[in-house]
Amino acid sequence: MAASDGAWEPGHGPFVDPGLASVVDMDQSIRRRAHPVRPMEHACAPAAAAHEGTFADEWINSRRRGVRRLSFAKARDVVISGSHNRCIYFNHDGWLARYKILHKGSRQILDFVLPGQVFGLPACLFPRAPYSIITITEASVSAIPFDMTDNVFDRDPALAKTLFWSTVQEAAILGEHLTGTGRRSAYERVSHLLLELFVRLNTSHRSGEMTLSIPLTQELIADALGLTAVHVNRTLRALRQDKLIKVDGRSITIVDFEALSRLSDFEKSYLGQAGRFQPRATEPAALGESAARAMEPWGA
Amino acid sequence: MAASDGAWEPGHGPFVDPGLASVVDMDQSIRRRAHPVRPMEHACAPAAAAHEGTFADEWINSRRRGVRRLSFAKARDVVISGSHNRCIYFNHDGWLARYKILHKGSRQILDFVLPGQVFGLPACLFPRAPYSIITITEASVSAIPFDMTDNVFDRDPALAKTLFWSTVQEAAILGEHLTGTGRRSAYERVSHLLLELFVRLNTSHRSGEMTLSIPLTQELIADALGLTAVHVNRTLRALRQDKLIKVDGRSITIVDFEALSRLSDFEKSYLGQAGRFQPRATEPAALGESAARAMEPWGA
DNA sequence: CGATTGATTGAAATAGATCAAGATGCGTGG
DNA sequence: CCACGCATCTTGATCTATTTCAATCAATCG
Repeated sequence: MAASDGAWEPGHGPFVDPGLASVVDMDQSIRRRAHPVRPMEHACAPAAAAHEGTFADEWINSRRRGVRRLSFAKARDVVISGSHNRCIYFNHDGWLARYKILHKGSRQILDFVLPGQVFGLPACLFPRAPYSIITITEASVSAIPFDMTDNVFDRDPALAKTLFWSTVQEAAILGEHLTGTGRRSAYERVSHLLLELFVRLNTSHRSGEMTLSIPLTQELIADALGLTAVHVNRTLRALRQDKLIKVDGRSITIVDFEALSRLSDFEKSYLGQAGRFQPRATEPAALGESAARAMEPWGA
Repeated sequence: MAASDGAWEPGHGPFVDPGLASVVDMDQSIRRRAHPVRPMEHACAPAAAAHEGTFADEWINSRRRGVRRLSFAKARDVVISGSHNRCIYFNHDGWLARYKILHKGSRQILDFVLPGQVFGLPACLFPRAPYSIITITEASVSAIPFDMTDNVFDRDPALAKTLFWSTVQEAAILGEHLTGTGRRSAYERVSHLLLELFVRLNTSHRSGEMTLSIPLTQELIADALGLTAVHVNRTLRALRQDKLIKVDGRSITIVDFEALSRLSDFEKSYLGQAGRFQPRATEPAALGESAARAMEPWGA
């Protein structure tokens, strides 16, 4: 499948929503370590992602409604804080981060966008996107035209429900991250993040196999937790020495899930599986089982 | 208008959603300074609140759909973390706080619920509410029965849009608070909070009248900002000495809005006014102007 | 009036930041 | 294939913003 099958021809530099009228807020696009801007790599869509057969079938892999498939290189801004978009995005296979930059240059990562997640909605709903979204790895995404004035709720209830649900999830996660930065120690924060990622990645729970492979640098972890990369480093060392985790390159093994959960007040229920949204007898397969499943990311 | 016009008779102690089946998580209900539990005060609804004539007309002041009006005393839990609810709430006139408690006993306030806001949705959508909600002042609220399996989206599109919108708003605010606790100094955080509350309260902008009257103790401010009450005190003093604010009891005057905005990276656009949701020619008054307006809290 | 809540200030302790310097590893161009 | 540049990780030595502990004072309330 060729990348960029839409009318829009990507150039280079930060991606700007096609048809975007408002001016990009340059003050907001300061990067601390700006990557050289090279022509966008049109990487082909990788092997089937975990979510195939769910949301993708219904909305993403079709050309209906002007959905376009795009590929982004690493460290590319897909949404820029302060701008306005006319598309929401579905992330097929990459990792992205929602983030803000303050005037001092410090960055706060609000959340990571994992494969199978929708993102970019606020950039459509607000006149100015409240945060930027950057790719952490290469990512292929689908851009879905979205116009709230267009009666999406009536025209496309399945999409509306998905967006609603993903926003509820996002709020829950942000709340948890907020209590982390507000009230947890560095040790607790790092523990909590690892557990969260472990659960969200749904890493096959077979036996004690608690290893996750994550594309995050210590700096990214630090920016997500409101810490310094140096301190994240020391904290990881402490966790290693305390025999709670093992680290091998970019892959981390959770040695003592129980202890980590306890010390960091980790309670996975905030990560979805909201038992109220399951397709039931009372709600026949009007929207197709696959779309319904997409409303419960990270499985039940 | 009599308080509690529904079938449910409130008793005392933390409010529990009628029909609630799941067990209340007692570990989560630890209060640091528990208020004595007295019989609930049925304060009559106070003078017309700011939002009258908007959302209230459509949904709240009617008995349709089993909406019940309830009054809560100060420092009462309306939603308890870990429990499950079957109602969402509309806050008529009080202040509330969404919060979490960690095992060490520290509390993080995620956000304040101001008059005119909806709250309690996640407690309906998730099997276990991700956070508690407590009244800061006396508050009269409307409880709106809510069941997601009930096709709310089709049956009640106006309510669905309102909930969707309020969730989007909440996420934006949480994101801003997260970057506060993560990357802003105490000085910046306090400044930012004051500006946010000022804008959200929509305190009549007439001339330089930038005074807001807020029912928050320094401890509440501290818990919202991830700080200590002691340090909030010192920070307020610094802001006073720097001639940025004036404090007189519980009322605070913003002396230099500009300076405060700059130093704290305050950019009010995250507080809504999403120009995409306005009723337009393309979207006739199908849902009534008043309900449409309720989707844009804090005005345009 | 006594009791409790909230504000205020001081002094000491500390978690985490900042600054600095290597070490390691990797991709790219020569 | 090597050498260079750059990103990332690592560790040490300070430094400091904020916490913690403690005490006092004012205001409110039953």
